[in-house]
Amino acid sequence: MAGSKPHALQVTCANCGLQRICFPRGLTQQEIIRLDAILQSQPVVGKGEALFKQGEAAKAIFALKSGVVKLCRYDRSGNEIIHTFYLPGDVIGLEALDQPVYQYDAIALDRCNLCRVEVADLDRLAQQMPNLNRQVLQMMRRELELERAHFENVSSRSADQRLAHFVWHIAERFRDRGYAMDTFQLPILHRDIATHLGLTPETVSRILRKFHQQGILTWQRKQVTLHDPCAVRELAGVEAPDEAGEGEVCPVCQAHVG
Amino acid sequence: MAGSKPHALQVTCANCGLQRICFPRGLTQQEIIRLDAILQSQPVVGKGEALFKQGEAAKAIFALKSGVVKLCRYDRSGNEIIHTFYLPGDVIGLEALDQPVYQYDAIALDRCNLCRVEVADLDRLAQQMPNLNRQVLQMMRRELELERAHFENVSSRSADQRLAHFVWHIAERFRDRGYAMDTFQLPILHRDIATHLGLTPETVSRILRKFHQQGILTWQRKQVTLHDPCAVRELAGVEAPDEAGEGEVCPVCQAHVG
DNA sequence: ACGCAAACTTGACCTTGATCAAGTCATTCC
DNA sequence: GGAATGACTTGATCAAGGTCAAGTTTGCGT
Repeated sequence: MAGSKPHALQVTCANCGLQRICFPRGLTQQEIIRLDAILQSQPVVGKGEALFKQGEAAKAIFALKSGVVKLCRYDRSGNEIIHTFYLPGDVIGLEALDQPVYQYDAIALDRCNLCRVEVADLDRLAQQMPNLNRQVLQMMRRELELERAHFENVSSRSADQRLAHFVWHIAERFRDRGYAMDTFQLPILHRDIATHLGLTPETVSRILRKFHQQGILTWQRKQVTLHDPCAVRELAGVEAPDEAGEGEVCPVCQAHVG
Repeated sequence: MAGSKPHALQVTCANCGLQRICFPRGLTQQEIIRLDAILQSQPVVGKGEALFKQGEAAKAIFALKSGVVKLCRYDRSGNEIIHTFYLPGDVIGLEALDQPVYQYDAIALDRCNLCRVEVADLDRLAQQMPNLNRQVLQMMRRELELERAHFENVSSRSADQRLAHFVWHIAERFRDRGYAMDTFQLPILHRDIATHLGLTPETVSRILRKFHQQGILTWQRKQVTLHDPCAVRELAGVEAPDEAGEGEVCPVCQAHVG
Protein backbone atom coordinates (compact mmCIF):
# COMPACT_ATOMS: atom_id res chain seq x y z
CA MET A 1 0.00 0.00 0.00
CA ALA A 2 1.08 3.59 -0.52
CA GLY A 3 3.03 5.53 2.05
CA SER A 4 4.13 2.57 4.12
CA LYS A 5 7.88 3.24 4.08
CA PRO A 6 8.74 4.91 7.38
CA HIS A 7 11.87 6.61 6.03
CA ALA A 8 10.24 7.99 2.91
CA LEU A 9 10.58 11.68 2.19
CA GLN A 10 7.78 13.91 3.39
CA VAL A 11 4.71 13.08 1.32
CA THR A 12 2.87 16.11 -0.04
CA CYS A 13 -0.34 16.28 -2.06
CA ALA A 14 1.79 17.19 -5.05
CA ASN A 15 3.65 13.90 -5.00
CA CYS A 16 1.12 11.67 -3.28
CA GLY A 17 -0.02 8.66 -5.27
CA LEU A 18 -3.62 9.30 -4.29
CA GLN A 19 -3.77 12.74 -5.84
CA ARG A 20 -6.20 11.63 -8.53
CA ILE A 21 -8.85 10.24 -6.22
CA CYS A 22 -8.35 12.19 -3.02
CA PHE A 23 -8.94 15.79 -2.08
CA PRO A 24 -7.00 17.52 -4.83
CA ARG A 25 -9.09 16.08 -7.64
CA GLY A 26 -10.30 18.99 -9.68
CA LEU A 27 -7.91 21.52 -8.22
CA THR A 28 -5.14 23.28 -10.11
CA GLN A 29 -1.47 22.63 -9.38
CA GLN A 30 -1.23 25.97 -7.60
CA GLU A 31 -4.25 25.21 -5.50
CA ILE A 32 -2.82 21.84 -4.52
CA ILE A 33 0.29 23.54 -3.22
CA ARG A 34 -1.81 25.84 -1.07
CA LEU A 35 -3.80 22.87 0.21
CA ASP A 36 -0.54 21.19 1.13
CA ALA A 37 0.43 24.14 3.25
CA ILE A 38 -2.42 23.55 5.69
CA LEU A 39 -1.85 19.79 5.95
CA GLN A 40 0.13 19.93 9.15
CA SER A 41 -0.10 16.45 10.53
CA GLN A 42 -0.05 12.97 9.06
CA PRO A 43 -1.10 10.76 11.96
CA VAL A 44 -0.94 6.97 12.15
CA VAL A 45 -3.78 5.17 13.87
CA GLY A 46 -3.51 1.59 15.10
CA LYS A 47 -5.94 -1.26 14.53
CA GLY A 48 -9.13 -0.79 16.51
CA GLU A 49 -8.39 2.82 17.40
CA ALA A 50 -10.73 5.69 16.59
CA LEU A 51 -10.02 8.58 14.26
CA PHE A 52 -12.90 10.24 16.05
CA LYS A 53 -15.90 9.23 18.11
CA GLN A 54 -19.53 10.24 18.19
CA GLY A 55 -19.98 13.32 20.33
CA GLU A 56 -16.39 14.57 20.07
CA ALA A 57 -15.75 18.12 18.92
CA ALA A 58 -15.54 18.00 15.13
CA LYS A 59 -12.36 19.93 14.42
CA ALA A 60 -10.77 18.03 11.56
CA ILE A 61 -11.39 15.93 8.49
CA PHE A 62 -9.10 13.12 7.33
CA ALA A 63 -7.77 11.71 4.09
CA LEU A 64 -6.98 8.01 4.21
CA LYS A 65 -3.60 7.11 2.70
CA SER A 66 -3.51 3.43 3.68
CA GLY A 67 -5.68 1.05 5.65
CA VAL A 68 -9.45 0.61 6.02
CA VAL A 69 -11.82 2.56 8.29
CA LYS A 70 -15.43 1.84 9.25
CA LEU A 71 -18.01 4.54 9.99
CA CYS A 72 -20.47 3.31 12.60
CA ARG A 73 -22.84 4.11 15.43
CA TYR A 74 -24.79 2.23 18.10
CA ASP A 75 -28.56 2.05 18.43
CA ARG A 76 -30.44 2.22 21.72
CA SER A 77 -30.02 -1.47 22.44
CA GLY A 78 -26.30 -1.31 21.78
CA ASN A 79 -26.31 -2.89 18.32
CA GLU A 80 -23.66 -1.58 16.01
CA ILE A 81 -24.71 -0.12 12.66
CA ILE A 82 -21.99 0.21 10.05
CA HIS A 83 -22.67 2.72 7.31
CA THR A 84 -19.50 2.69 5.22
CA PHE A 85 -16.03 1.29 4.85
CA TYR A 86 -13.41 3.76 3.65
CA LEU A 87 -10.51 2.70 1.42
CA PRO A 88 -7.25 4.54 0.64
CA GLY A 89 -7.98 7.80 -1.16
CA ASP A 90 -11.28 8.39 0.62
CA VAL A 91 -11.96 11.49 2.72
CA ILE A 92 -13.46 10.87 6.16
CA GLY A 93 -15.49 13.11 8.43
CA LEU A 94 -16.71 15.74 5.96
CA GLU A 95 -19.68 16.35 8.25
CA ALA A 96 -17.26 18.22 10.50
CA LEU A 97 -17.39 21.17 8.10
CA ASP A 98 -20.96 21.71 9.10
CA GLN A 99 -21.44 20.52 12.67
CA PRO A 100 -19.96 21.08 16.12
CA VAL A 101 -19.58 17.37 16.96
CA TYR A 102 -19.10 14.13 15.05
CA GLN A 103 -22.22 12.01 14.66
CA TYR A 104 -20.47 8.67 14.11
CA ASP A 105 -17.44 6.69 15.19
CA ALA A 106 -14.64 6.24 12.66
CA ILE A 107 -12.65 3.14 13.61
CA ALA A 108 -9.45 1.91 11.97
CA LEU A 109 -9.75 -1.76 10.96
CA ASP A 110 -6.00 -2.05 10.59
CA ARG A 111 -3.04 0.27 10.86
CA CYS A 112 -3.93 3.48 8.97
CA ASN A 113 -1.91 6.36 7.58
CA LEU A 114 -3.83 9.59 7.35
CA CYS A 115 -3.67 13.25 6.48
CA ARG A 116 -5.37 15.48 9.00
CA VAL A 117 -6.92 18.79 7.88
CA GLU A 118 -8.19 21.28 10.45
CA VAL A 119 -11.68 22.53 9.63
CA ALA A 120 -10.72 26.08 10.54
CA ASP A 121 -7.81 26.02 8.09
CA LEU A 122 -9.92 24.53 5.36
CA ASP A 123 -12.65 27.12 5.88
CA ARG A 124 -10.12 29.90 5.60
CA LEU A 125 -8.64 28.42 2.45
CA ALA A 126 -12.07 27.92 0.90
CA GLN A 127 -12.77 31.63 1.09
CA GLN A 128 -9.93 32.23 -1.32
CA MET A 129 -10.47 29.16 -3.50
CA PRO A 130 -13.93 28.80 -4.99
CA ASN A 131 -12.91 25.48 -6.53
CA LEU A 132 -12.48 24.02 -3.09
CA ASN A 133 -16.12 24.69 -2.22
CA ARG A 134 -17.18 22.88 -5.33
CA GLN A 135 -14.84 20.05 -4.48
CA VAL A 136 -16.22 19.68 -0.96
CA LEU A 137 -19.80 19.75 -2.21
CA GLN A 138 -18.97 17.04 -4.73
CA MET A 139 -17.42 14.81 -2.08
CA MET A 140 -20.49 15.26 0.11
CA ARG A 141 -22.77 14.42 -2.79
CA ARG A 142 -20.73 11.31 -3.56
CA GLU A 143 -21.11 10.24 0.05
CA LEU A 144 -24.87 10.66 -0.26
CA GLU A 145 -24.86 8.68 -3.49
CA LEU A 146 -22.91 5.85 -1.82
CA GLU A 147 -25.30 5.71 1.10
CA ARG A 148 -28.27 5.57 -1.26
CA ALA A 149 -26.70 2.81 -3.31
CA HIS A 150 -26.10 0.89 -0.13
CA PHE A 151 -29.68 1.40 0.96
CA GLU A 152 -30.91 0.11 -2.39
CA ASN A 153 -28.75 -2.96 -1.88
CA VAL A 154 -29.98 -3.75 1.60
CA SER A 155 -33.59 -2.63 1.28
CA SER A 156 -35.05 -5.29 -0.94
CA ARG A 157 -32.58 -7.97 -2.00
CA SER A 158 -31.70 -11.45 -0.85
CA ALA A 159 -28.73 -12.16 1.39
CA ASP A 160 -26.81 -13.69 -1.55
CA GLN A 161 -27.35 -10.61 -3.67
CA ARG A 162 -26.36 -8.26 -0.89
CA LEU A 163 -23.10 -10.03 -0.30
CA ALA A 164 -22.28 -10.32 -4.00
CA HIS A 165 -23.08 -6.64 -4.45
CA PHE A 166 -20.86 -5.67 -1.54
CA VAL A 167 -17.89 -7.64 -2.85
CA TRP A 168 -18.41 -6.33 -6.37
CA HIS A 169 -18.58 -2.76 -5.15
CA ILE A 170 -15.35 -3.10 -3.18
CA ALA A 171 -13.69 -4.73 -6.20
CA GLU A 172 -14.75 -1.83 -8.40
CA ARG A 173 -13.29 0.64 -5.95
CA PHE A 174 -9.98 -1.22 -5.97
CA ARG A 175 -10.06 -1.24 -9.77
CA ASP A 176 -10.73 2.50 -9.85
CA ARG A 177 -7.69 3.00 -7.63
CA GLY A 178 -5.50 1.09 -10.04
CA TYR A 179 -5.31 -2.21 -8.16
CA ALA A 180 -6.34 -5.65 -9.37
CA MET A 181 -10.05 -6.18 -8.97
CA ASP A 182 -10.06 -9.96 -8.95
CA THR A 183 -7.89 -10.48 -5.90
CA PHE A 184 -7.15 -8.22 -2.96
CA GLN A 185 -6.56 -8.03 0.77
CA LEU A 186 -9.57 -6.83 2.75
CA PRO A 187 -9.05 -6.44 6.50
CA ILE A 188 -12.77 -6.49 7.37
CA LEU A 189 -14.24 -9.01 9.79
CA HIS A 190 -17.07 -11.17 8.48
CA ARG A 191 -19.00 -9.98 11.50
CA ASP A 192 -18.64 -6.39 10.33
CA ILE A 193 -19.80 -7.31 6.84
CA ALA A 194 -22.83 -8.99 8.35
CA THR A 195 -23.64 -5.89 10.39
CA HIS A 196 -23.13 -3.61 7.40
CA LEU A 197 -25.51 -5.71 5.28
CA GLY A 198 -28.17 -6.25 7.94
CA LEU A 199 -27.37 -9.98 8.19
CA THR A 200 -25.90 -12.32 10.81
CA PRO A 201 -22.35 -13.73 10.79
CA GLU A 202 -23.82 -17.23 10.42
CA THR A 203 -25.63 -16.27 7.23
CA VAL A 204 -22.52 -14.63 5.79
CA SER A 205 -20.50 -17.72 6.58
CA ARG A 206 -23.00 -20.02 4.89
CA ILE A 207 -23.20 -17.85 1.77
CA LEU A 208 -19.43 -17.59 1.47
CA ARG A 209 -19.21 -21.37 1.64
CA LYS A 210 -21.81 -21.64 -1.11
CA PHE A 211 -20.00 -19.10 -3.32
CA HIS A 212 -16.77 -21.02 -2.74
CA GLN A 213 -18.37 -24.34 -3.71
CA GLN A 214 -19.86 -22.76 -6.82
CA GLY A 215 -16.42 -21.46 -7.78
CA ILE A 216 -17.63 -17.85 -7.82
CA LEU A 217 -15.44 -16.32 -5.16
CA THR A 218 -13.46 -17.14 -2.05
CA TRP A 219 -12.87 -15.00 1.01
CA GLN A 220 -10.54 -16.68 3.44
CA ARG A 221 -8.57 -14.94 6.12
CA LYS A 222 -8.38 -11.44 4.70
CA GLN A 223 -7.82 -12.57 1.12
CA VAL A 224 -10.64 -12.09 -1.39
CA THR A 225 -10.49 -13.76 -4.81
CA LEU A 226 -13.12 -13.41 -7.51
CA HIS A 227 -12.85 -16.59 -9.56
CA ASP A 228 -15.77 -15.62 -11.76
CA PRO A 229 -16.12 -11.82 -11.68
CA CYS A 230 -18.96 -11.85 -14.21
CA ALA A 231 -20.99 -14.17 -12.04
CA VAL A 232 -20.41 -11.87 -9.08
CA ARG A 233 -21.47 -8.84 -11.09
CA GLU A 234 -24.50 -10.70 -12.37
CA LEU A 235 -25.55 -11.74 -8.87
CA ALA A 236 -24.93 -8.22 -7.64
CA GLY A 237 -27.42 -6.95 -10.18
CA VAL A 238 -24.97 -4.53 -11.79
CA GLU A 239 -25.11 -3.80 -15.51
CA ALA A 240 -22.08 -4.71 -17.58
CA PRO A 241 -20.52 -1.37 -18.58
CA ASP A 242 -20.11 -1.96 -22.33
CA GLU A 243 -23.18 -4.04 -23.15
CA ALA A 244 -23.31 -2.71 -26.72
CA GLY A 245 -19.58 -3.12 -27.36
CA GLU A 246 -17.55 -5.75 -29.22
CA GLY A 247 -19.62 -8.55 -27.77
CA GLU A 248 -16.71 -10.95 -27.88
CA VAL A 249 -15.04 -10.76 -24.52
CA CYS A 250 -16.66 -9.87 -21.25
CA PRO A 251 -15.85 -6.19 -20.90
CA VAL A 252 -15.46 -6.38 -17.15
CA CYS A 253 -13.48 -9.53 -16.65
CA GLN A 254 -11.13 -9.20 -19.60
CA ALA A 255 -10.54 -5.52 -19.57
CA HIS A 256 -9.85 -5.00 -15.93
CA VAL A 257 -8.85 -8.31 -14.41
CA GLY A 258 -5.36 -9.76 -13.92
CA MET B 1 -51.40 24.72 3.35
CA ALA B 2 -49.39 27.76 2.38
CA GLY B 3 -49.69 29.41 -0.99
CA SER B 4 -52.89 27.76 -2.14
CA LYS B 5 -54.89 30.92 -2.91
CA PRO B 6 -54.60 31.48 -6.65
CA HIS B 7 -55.27 35.22 -6.39
CA ALA B 8 -52.79 35.82 -3.54
CA LEU B 9 -50.18 38.50 -4.00
CA GLN B 10 -46.86 37.35 -5.37
CA VAL B 11 -45.16 35.24 -2.70
CA THR B 12 -41.51 36.11 -2.14
CA CYS B 13 -38.95 34.52 0.14
CA ALA B 14 -39.21 37.59 2.34
CA ASN B 15 -42.88 36.99 3.07
CA CYS B 16 -43.09 33.23 2.60
CA GLY B 17 -44.24 31.24 5.59
CA LEU B 18 -41.55 28.67 5.01
CA GLN B 19 -38.68 31.11 5.35
CA ARG B 20 -37.48 29.56 8.58
CA ILE B 21 -37.11 26.01 7.26
CA CYS B 22 -36.50 26.50 3.57
CA PHE B 23 -33.62 27.91 1.59
CA PRO B 24 -33.21 31.27 3.30
CA ARG B 25 -32.45 29.79 6.71
CA GLY B 26 -29.17 31.31 7.82
CA LEU B 27 -29.15 34.08 5.26
CA THR B 28 -29.38 37.78 6.08
CA GLN B 29 -32.41 39.86 5.08
CA GLN B 30 -30.39 41.45 2.29
CA GLU B 31 -29.26 38.08 1.00
CA ILE B 32 -32.83 36.80 0.98
CA ILE B 33 -33.83 39.68 -1.24
CA ARG B 34 -31.09 38.81 -3.69
CA LEU B 35 -32.15 35.17 -3.62
CA ASP B 36 -35.67 36.28 -4.41
CA ALA B 37 -34.46 38.03 -7.50
CA ILE B 38 -33.42 34.77 -9.16
CA LEU B 39 -36.60 32.90 -8.25
CA GLN B 40 -38.30 33.36 -11.57
CA SER B 41 -40.93 30.68 -11.67
CA GLN B 42 -43.29 29.11 -9.20
CA PRO B 43 -44.67 26.08 -10.99
CA VAL B 44 -47.60 23.89 -9.95
CA VAL B 45 -47.32 20.17 -10.53
CA GLY B 46 -50.32 17.84 -10.53
CA LYS B 47 -50.72 14.56 -8.70
CA GLY B 48 -48.55 11.83 -10.23
CA GLU B 49 -46.53 14.24 -12.37
CA ALA B 50 -42.75 14.48 -12.23
CA LEU B 51 -40.74 17.49 -11.09
CA PHE B 52 -37.88 15.77 -12.88
CA LYS B 53 -36.96 12.30 -14.03
CA GLN B 54 -33.82 10.20 -13.89
CA GLY B 55 -31.57 11.01 -16.84
CA GLU B 56 -32.99 14.48 -17.56
CA ALA B 57 -30.62 17.42 -17.74
CA ALA B 58 -30.30 18.74 -14.19
CA LYS B 59 -30.89 22.45 -14.65
CA ALA B 60 -32.86 23.44 -11.57
CA ILE B 61 -33.54 22.74 -7.93
CA PHE B 62 -36.93 23.13 -6.27
CA ALA B 63 -38.35 24.33 -2.98
CA LEU B 64 -41.60 22.67 -1.99
CA LYS B 65 -44.27 25.09 -0.78
CA SER B 66 -47.17 22.66 -0.50
CA GLY B 67 -47.80 19.00 -1.22
CA VAL B 68 -45.70 15.86 -0.88
CA VAL B 69 -43.04 14.53 -3.28
CA LYS B 70 -41.32 11.15 -3.40
CA LEU B 71 -37.76 10.62 -4.61
CA CYS B 72 -37.42 7.21 -6.27
CA ARG B 73 -35.70 5.02 -8.82
CA TYR B 74 -36.18 1.59 -10.39
CA ASP B 75 -33.85 -1.38 -10.07
CA ARG B 76 -32.96 -3.74 -12.91
CA SER B 77 -36.05 -5.87 -12.45
CA GLY B 78 -38.31 -2.83 -12.43
CA ASN B 79 -38.96 -2.65 -8.68
CA GLU B 80 -39.40 0.84 -7.35
CA ILE B 81 -37.12 2.03 -4.56
CA ILE B 82 -38.29 5.08 -2.64
CA HIS B 83 -35.57 6.97 -0.83
CA THR B 84 -37.36 9.96 0.66
CA PHE B 85 -40.64 11.80 0.96
CA TYR B 86 -40.38 15.59 0.88
CA LEU B 87 -42.72 17.82 2.88
CA PRO B 88 -43.40 21.56 2.52
CA GLY B 89 -40.26 23.56 3.22
CA ASP B 90 -37.93 20.91 1.86
CA VAL B 91 -35.52 21.56 -1.01
CA ILE B 92 -35.51 18.97 -3.78
CA GLY B 93 -32.87 18.07 -6.35
CA LEU B 94 -29.76 19.55 -4.73
CA GLU B 95 -27.70 16.99 -6.62
CA ALA B 96 -28.27 19.13 -9.68
CA LEU B 97 -25.64 21.57 -8.41
CA ASP B 98 -23.04 18.92 -9.00
CA GLN B 99 -24.15 16.70 -11.85
CA PRO B 100 -25.25 17.01 -15.48
CA VAL B 101 -28.35 14.80 -15.09
CA TYR B 102 -30.76 13.85 -12.32
CA GLN B 103 -30.18 10.43 -10.78
CA TYR B 104 -33.72 9.91 -9.45
CA ASP B 105 -37.34 10.60 -10.25
CA ALA B 106 -39.14 13.22 -8.16
CA ILE B 107 -42.87 12.53 -8.31
CA ALA B 108 -45.66 14.68 -6.85
CA LEU B 109 -47.99 12.61 -4.66
CA ASP B 110 -50.63 15.32 -4.77
CA ARG B 111 -50.93 18.80 -6.21
CA CYS B 112 -47.70 20.66 -5.39
CA ASN B 113 -46.69 24.31 -5.34
CA LEU B 114 -43.01 24.90 -5.93
CA CYS B 115 -40.30 27.48 -6.33
CA ARG B 116 -37.93 26.73 -9.17
CA VAL B 117 -34.31 27.91 -8.97
CA GLU B 118 -32.02 27.63 -12.00
CA VAL B 119 -28.67 26.07 -11.13
CA ALA B 120 -26.84 28.59 -13.29
CA ASP B 121 -28.44 31.50 -11.42
CA LEU B 122 -27.70 29.96 -8.06
CA ASP B 123 -24.07 29.30 -9.00
CA ARG B 124 -23.67 32.90 -10.04
CA LEU B 125 -25.24 34.15 -6.82
CA ALA B 126 -23.08 31.83 -4.70
CA GLN B 127 -19.93 33.45 -6.01
CA GLN B 128 -21.00 36.69 -4.38
CA MET B 129 -22.57 35.17 -1.26
CA PRO B 130 -20.32 32.89 0.78
CA ASN B 131 -23.21 32.19 3.15
CA LEU B 132 -25.08 30.53 0.36
CA ASN B 133 -22.32 27.97 -0.14
CA ARG B 134 -22.47 27.11 3.53
CA GLN B 135 -26.23 26.87 3.31
CA VAL B 136 -26.12 24.50 0.35
CA LEU B 137 -23.51 22.33 2.03
CA GLN B 138 -25.67 22.15 5.13
CA MET B 139 -28.73 21.09 3.16
CA MET B 140 -26.71 18.39 1.43
CA ARG B 141 -25.37 17.16 4.78
CA ARG B 142 -28.91 17.06 6.19
CA GLU B 143 -30.00 14.97 3.22
CA LEU B 144 -27.14 12.56 3.94
CA GLU B 145 -28.11 12.45 7.61
CA LEU B 146 -31.71 11.65 6.68
CA GLU B 147 -30.69 8.86 4.36
CA ARG B 148 -28.46 7.37 7.04
CA ALA B 149 -31.22 7.55 9.65
CA HIS B 150 -33.52 5.81 7.21
CA PHE B 151 -30.95 3.13 6.56
CA GLU B 152 -30.55 2.55 10.29
CA ASN B 153 -34.31 2.15 10.51
CA VAL B 154 -34.60 -0.36 7.70
CA SER B 155 -31.34 -2.23 8.16
CA SER B 156 -31.97 -4.15 11.35
CA ARG B 157 -35.42 -3.58 12.83
CA SER B 158 -38.71 -5.41 12.77
CA ALA B 159 -41.54 -4.39 10.51
CA ASP B 160 -43.46 -2.93 13.47
CA GLN B 161 -40.53 -0.79 14.50
CA ARG B 162 -39.90 0.42 10.97
CA LEU B 163 -43.46 1.57 10.53
CA ALA B 164 -43.62 3.21 13.96
CA HIS B 165 -40.33 4.96 13.28
CA PHE B 166 -41.55 6.21 9.92
CA VAL B 167 -44.75 7.66 11.36
CA TRP B 168 -42.89 9.21 14.29
CA HIS B 169 -40.36 10.79 11.97
CA ILE B 170 -43.05 12.33 9.79
CA ALA B 171 -44.88 13.56 12.89
CA GLU B 172 -41.71 15.23 14.15
CA ARG B 173 -41.25 16.97 10.83
CA PHE B 174 -44.80 18.31 10.97
CA ARG B 175 -44.17 19.48 14.53
CA ASP B 176 -40.97 21.22 13.46
CA ARG B 177 -42.95 23.04 10.79
CA GLY B 178 -45.44 24.31 13.35
CA TYR B 179 -48.27 21.88 12.64
CA ALA B 180 -49.91 19.47 15.08
CA MET B 181 -47.91 16.30 15.42
CA ASP B 182 -50.67 14.02 16.65
CA THR B 183 -52.99 14.33 13.67
CA PHE B 184 -52.30 15.24 10.07
CA GLN B 185 -53.12 14.55 6.44
CA LEU B 186 -50.55 12.42 4.64
CA PRO B 187 -51.20 11.81 0.94
CA ILE B 188 -48.91 8.77 0.71
CA LEU B 189 -50.18 5.39 -0.48
CA HIS B 190 -49.67 2.45 1.86
CA ARG B 191 -48.00 0.75 -1.06
CA ASP B 192 -45.42 3.53 -1.22
CA ILE B 193 -44.77 3.26 2.51
CA ALA B 194 -44.22 -0.45 2.11
CA THR B 195 -41.73 0.14 -0.71
CA HIS B 196 -39.95 2.84 1.25
CA LEU B 197 -39.57 0.54 4.27
CA GLY B 198 -38.63 -2.61 2.36
CA LEU B 199 -41.93 -4.32 3.23
CA THR B 200 -45.04 -5.49 1.35
CA PRO B 201 -48.42 -3.72 1.34
CA GLU B 202 -49.93 -6.76 3.07
CA THR B 203 -47.52 -6.46 5.98
CA VAL B 204 -48.15 -2.73 6.31
CA SER B 205 -51.88 -3.34 6.31
CA ARG B 206 -51.63 -5.97 9.04
CA ILE B 207 -49.42 -3.82 11.24
CA LEU B 208 -51.70 -0.80 10.89
CA ARG B 209 -54.64 -2.94 11.94
CA LYS B 210 -52.69 -4.10 15.00
CA PHE B 211 -51.69 -0.54 15.93
CA HIS B 212 -55.32 0.49 15.56
CA GLN B 213 -56.53 -2.33 17.81
CA GLN B 214 -53.90 -1.47 20.40
CA GLY B 215 -55.06 2.15 20.36
CA ILE B 216 -51.61 3.40 19.36
CA LEU B 217 -52.38 5.06 16.04
CA THR B 218 -54.77 5.00 13.12
CA TRP B 219 -54.08 5.72 9.46
CA GLN B 220 -57.25 5.64 7.42
CA ARG B 221 -57.67 7.21 4.04
CA LYS B 222 -55.03 9.91 4.18
CA GLN B 223 -55.65 10.81 7.81
CA VAL B 224 -53.04 9.85 10.41
CA THR B 225 -53.83 10.11 14.14
CA LEU B 226 -51.40 9.27 16.92
CA HIS B 227 -53.59 8.25 19.86
CA ASP B 228 -50.61 7.39 22.01
CA PRO B 229 -47.63 9.34 20.71
CA CYS B 230 -45.36 8.09 23.47
CA ALA B 231 -46.06 4.50 22.54
CA VAL B 232 -45.21 5.33 18.93
CA ARG B 233 -41.98 7.02 19.95
CA GLU B 234 -41.12 4.10 22.22
CA LEU B 235 -41.76 1.57 19.45
CA ALA B 236 -39.78 3.71 17.04
CA GLY B 237 -36.80 3.45 19.37
CA VAL B 238 -36.41 7.22 19.69
CA GLU B 239 -35.20 8.77 22.95
CA ALA B 240 -37.55 11.12 24.76
CA PRO B 241 -35.99 14.56 24.33
CA ASP B 242 -36.07 15.73 27.98
CA GLU B 243 -35.49 12.48 29.84
CA ALA B 244 -33.88 14.31 32.78
CA GLY B 245 -36.55 17.02 32.97
CA GLU B 246 -39.58 17.55 35.24
CA GLY B 247 -40.49 13.89 35.15
CA GLU B 248 -44.16 14.65 35.60
CA VAL B 249 -45.59 14.92 32.14
CA CYS B 250 -44.33 13.18 29.06
CA PRO B 251 -42.20 15.87 27.46
CA VAL B 252 -43.12 14.89 23.95
CA CYS B 253 -46.83 14.33 24.17
CA GLN B 254 -47.71 17.20 26.47
CA ALA B 255 -45.35 19.78 25.17
CA HIS B 256 -46.09 19.44 21.52
CA VAL B 257 -49.41 17.72 21.07
CA GLY B 258 -52.86 19.18 20.62
C1' DA C 1 5.67 -22.30 21.76
C1' DC C 2 1.50 -22.15 24.64
C1' DG C 3 -2.92 -20.84 25.95
C1' DC C 4 -6.72 -17.85 25.93
C1' DA C 5 -10.10 -15.05 23.65
C1' DA C 6 -12.21 -13.89 19.70
C1' DA C 7 -13.61 -15.10 15.10
C1' DC C 8 -15.65 -18.24 12.33
C1' DT C 9 -18.32 -22.62 11.08
C1' DT C 10 -21.89 -25.91 11.20
C1' DG C 11 -26.30 -27.96 12.30
C1' DA C 12 -31.14 -28.08 14.24
C1' DC C 13 -34.90 -25.44 14.85
C1' DC C 14 -38.09 -21.49 14.73
C1' DT C 15 -40.00 -16.85 13.60
C1' DT C 16 -40.94 -13.16 10.68
C1' DG C 17 -42.66 -11.51 6.97
C1' DA C 18 -43.19 -12.72 1.79
C1' DT C 19 -46.21 -14.87 -1.45
C1' DC C 20 -50.48 -16.25 -3.41
C1' DA C 21 -55.31 -15.86 -3.76
C1' DA C 22 -59.68 -14.01 -3.06
C1' DG C 23 -62.02 -10.94 -1.38
C1' DT C 24 -63.90 -5.55 -0.02
C1' DC C 25 -63.67 -0.74 -0.44
C1' DA C 26 -62.66 3.98 -2.95
C1' DT C 27 -62.13 6.84 -6.70
C1' DT C 28 -62.49 8.08 -11.14
C1' DC C 29 -64.39 8.32 -15.57
C1' DC C 30 -68.07 8.24 -18.54
C1' DG D 1 -75.00 7.09 -10.82
C1' DG D 2 -72.75 2.89 -12.09
C1' DA D 3 -69.13 0.31 -13.94
C1' DA D 4 -64.16 -0.14 -13.93
C1' DT D 5 -59.82 0.36 -12.02
C1' DG D 6 -56.72 0.53 -8.49
C1' DA D 7 -56.03 0.50 -3.38
C1' DC D 8 -56.45 -1.95 0.59
C1' DT D 9 -57.67 -6.15 3.60
C1' DT D 10 -57.68 -10.76 5.15
C1' DG D 11 -56.41 -15.55 5.40
C1' DA D 12 -53.54 -19.75 4.34
C1' DT D 13 -49.15 -21.25 3.28
C1' DC D 14 -44.18 -21.15 2.81
C1' DA D 15 -39.29 -20.06 2.79
C1' DA D 16 -35.42 -17.08 3.89
C1' DG D 17 -32.83 -16.08 7.23
C1' DG D 18 -32.51 -15.46 12.40
C1' DT D 19 -31.51 -17.79 16.81
C1' DC D 20 -29.35 -20.99 19.76
C1' DA D 21 -25.84 -24.16 20.80
C1' DA D 22 -21.71 -26.52 20.21
C1' DG D 23 -18.07 -27.03 17.80
C1' DT D 24 -13.22 -25.55 15.20
C1' DT D 25 -9.86 -22.29 13.80
C1' DT D 26 -7.17 -18.08 14.15
C1' DG D 27 -4.56 -14.61 16.19
C1' DC D 28 -2.44 -12.45 19.84
C1' DG D 29 -0.01 -11.76 24.21
C1' DT D 30 3.15 -13.68 27.33
